[in-house]
Amino acid sequence: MAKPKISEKRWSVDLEKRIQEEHYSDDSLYNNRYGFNPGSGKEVFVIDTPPPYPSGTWHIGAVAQYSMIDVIARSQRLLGKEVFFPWGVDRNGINIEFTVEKNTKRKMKSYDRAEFLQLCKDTIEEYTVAMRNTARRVGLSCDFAKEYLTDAPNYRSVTQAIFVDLFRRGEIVEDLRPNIYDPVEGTTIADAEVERLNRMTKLVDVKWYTESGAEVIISTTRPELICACGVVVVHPEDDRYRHLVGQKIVLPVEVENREATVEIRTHPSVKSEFGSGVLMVCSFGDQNDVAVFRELGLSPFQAIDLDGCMTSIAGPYSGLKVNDARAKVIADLEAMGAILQIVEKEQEVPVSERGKNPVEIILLKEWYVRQTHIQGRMREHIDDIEFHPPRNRQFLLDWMENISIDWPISRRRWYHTEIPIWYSEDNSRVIVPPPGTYVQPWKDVPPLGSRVLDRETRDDLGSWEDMQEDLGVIIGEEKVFDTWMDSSNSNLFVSGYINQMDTFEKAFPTGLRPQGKEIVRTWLYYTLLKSVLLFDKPGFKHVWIDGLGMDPWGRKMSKSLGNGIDADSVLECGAGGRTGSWRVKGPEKSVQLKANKIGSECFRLWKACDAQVGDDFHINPEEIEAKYFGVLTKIFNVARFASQFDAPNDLETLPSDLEVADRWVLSEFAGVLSAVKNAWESIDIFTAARAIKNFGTDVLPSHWLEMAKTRLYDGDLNAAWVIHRIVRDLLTIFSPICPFFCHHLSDTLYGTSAVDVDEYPISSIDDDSEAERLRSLTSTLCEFNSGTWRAKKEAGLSLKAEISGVKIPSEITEFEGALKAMHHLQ
RNA sequence: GGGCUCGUGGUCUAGCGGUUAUGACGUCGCCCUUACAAGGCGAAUAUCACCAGUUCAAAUCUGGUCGGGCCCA
Repeated sequence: MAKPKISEKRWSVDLEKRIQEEHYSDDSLYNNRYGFNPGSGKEVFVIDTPPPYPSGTWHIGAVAQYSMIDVIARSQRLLGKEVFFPWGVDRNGINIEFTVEKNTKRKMKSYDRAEFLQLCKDTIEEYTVAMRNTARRVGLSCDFAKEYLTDAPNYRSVTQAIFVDLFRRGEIVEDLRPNIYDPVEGTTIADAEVERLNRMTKLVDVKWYTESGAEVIISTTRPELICACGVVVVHPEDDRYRHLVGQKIVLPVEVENREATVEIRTHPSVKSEFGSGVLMVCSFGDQNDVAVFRELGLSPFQAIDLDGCMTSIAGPYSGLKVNDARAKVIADLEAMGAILQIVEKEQEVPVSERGKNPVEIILLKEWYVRQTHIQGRMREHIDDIEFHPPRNRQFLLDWMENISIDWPISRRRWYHTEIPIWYSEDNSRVIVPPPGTYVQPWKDVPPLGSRVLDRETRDDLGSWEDMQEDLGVIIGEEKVFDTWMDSSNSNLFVSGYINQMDTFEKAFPTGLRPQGKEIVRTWLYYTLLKSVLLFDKPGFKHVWIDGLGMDPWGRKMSKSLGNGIDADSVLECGAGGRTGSWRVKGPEKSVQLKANKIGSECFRLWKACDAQVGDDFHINPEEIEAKYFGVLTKIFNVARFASQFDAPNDLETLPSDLEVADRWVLSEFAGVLSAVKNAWESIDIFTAARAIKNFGTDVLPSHWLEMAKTRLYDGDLNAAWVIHRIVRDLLTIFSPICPFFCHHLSDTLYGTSAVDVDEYPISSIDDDSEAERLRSLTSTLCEFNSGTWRAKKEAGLSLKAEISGVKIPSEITEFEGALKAMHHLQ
């Protein structure tokens, strides 16, 4: 073999790391390659990447997903688009507050607010750095120079401007409504943040007496809420209690500032077979209570305050924490002989997703985004969005079916975007900041340019500077936004809304929203809601919804199952000769998984080839290596083989006197080029990856290369032209999946990098009926080759031995010369 | 408890009314063959989760069951 231009014997993780380091070290080169330049004149394609939340570890499934978003970004660049692939980090929210509380063993509300915010910021910064490193290690081509942080003023000011805009339009309202409230964390939460846990609770059968003295047993798990009881109900068909309906019944505990009796009424929601079949309805024990109160037109009692303590109506129990009050009520009732029995029972308790604290429903004045009136219009716009895969549109539509109340967006937390509003002394007017400014009303006065609005009508009454005198002592809002209020304008932010309106004109609706299916109901839904409320447009052209990364047996990875696999360990597997080893708990026993070399290129290739978008995928490092590292080696070897023959200077002009074998392989490749182009255009990574893999590891090396080998060794310039033209273009179309691999080979061989190509390669031959005819011979050719190899093996001949009596099928007699040379046919 | 979704050899995957059910990896056997044992040839491995139904014909359509997953209550 002549000396190949590619000196490395094989592809390795160390080589990969070296190329990556070069790639990321030169900022200006990097920026030229991947920076977003909206003035380039190319079609703008903005990707609304999911800003990851830095929490210490980045889930390997999410990293795999993110690498596929990178494949999309790179493939769109290759198609000639001006791609903005932003790098954002989501840093708002309760998670980091919890982390700080845990680290310092102090509750948030015991801190000075400003001091606590600084602690959060410092803590999250450490995690953010680790995340950036993983992002580079997996080869992301984000515009890191334009990194955005959702807790930075430029991001938060967009959220605030949108709030003011929607408030002026009447799409954001404030209202006193029953709210799901986490008394431990001291904040309102949304439906979406509630989950159910099974816990043991005491089901208490309490004796109540009607005014006429009849005993009625009522079962309850919440005896402390008897003070908030508004009505006692039975099922309308329940004959046992028919005679009691309409009577008054006495509350079995002492109360204050309210009547001590309630009426017995009927309601169809009562389950007669549960307990005694009599239900006390409190404001508000659960969602059903809320519904009953509304339906029966009762006015609610506030039994629990913002600190999770009983209010004054609880009489002797006022001031006690809910749990303490419950224990005391039970003890007192027992002492009075008012308890028939107590049963320990497993019950589903609604808890907050983050804090796992039992939630309460209490009346609070909160901010809401109106959403029920706009569902129909949203559906129309959603029809215009292309979903990948199409079936995942259903996740969104199903969620929308369930929407019945407005979206509560205010929270009583700190490390979030502040609600940008101040109230006049008489509460009739509000002050809002001008768009583009970030404000913190809990500590600042309104900035210059703020406007004064009527709180009810939202009429603009004048400027804050002019009206200051009339407003009295103003009060800044202390509440903050739900984090989804921030996240749901990520597409507007990255598309340039407010900050670069000229770019925004070209970039909205945003080109692509890639995300996991688990946050369809939140991130995707709320984003689309805002697009419709603000612009009456669909938010995106494409939505790409991927499945989740599972353990090797298809189960969710979790700390408690002990089946997690760390992303960095897979990406670093093989570096410096170190192998990877993972101890993973399987369904029956622990399993030791081992791999020698993986790295980012192999990892990306695996995800691209192995998992259809939208399906959950199993992550097993052993398989990733076994199935895909060989593919890299094969293509590497093809390129290395080609590199021993000089590349012609002109790879554009097709030589006129090509042999039929050359025209055949160019025809095959023309088919690959167009199939892959179609796939990249329709954001179909899987099809593109498979087509490239099949051609690059099978058709090209095993069949054409063997036919052309003799000619290549003999210095045939046509064959050299064909192999180099194909290798160059193959590396180009493969570069979105394995960018560093393709960069290295193309740069070494041709002095230009595959990752810099911004024009999709065109076929060197006309893809016409002649090409189609040649392609139709492919399977006959491949079968003939396999058959000949088999015949030699069966005859005990070496492959280079001469063989006679092999008959070339009549369809491919035009390949006779090439086949004779390849197989040494006589 | 409800909704949605997925269920094809050990693993991944094609197919989407008529195929001897595709391909890849892995496994096993044989072969060092001048880019490549990271290769070549061959073999075994699938009642297409299960049960009913529609049809001349079902992996494919319908209903149900079970299992994984997501979401909700």
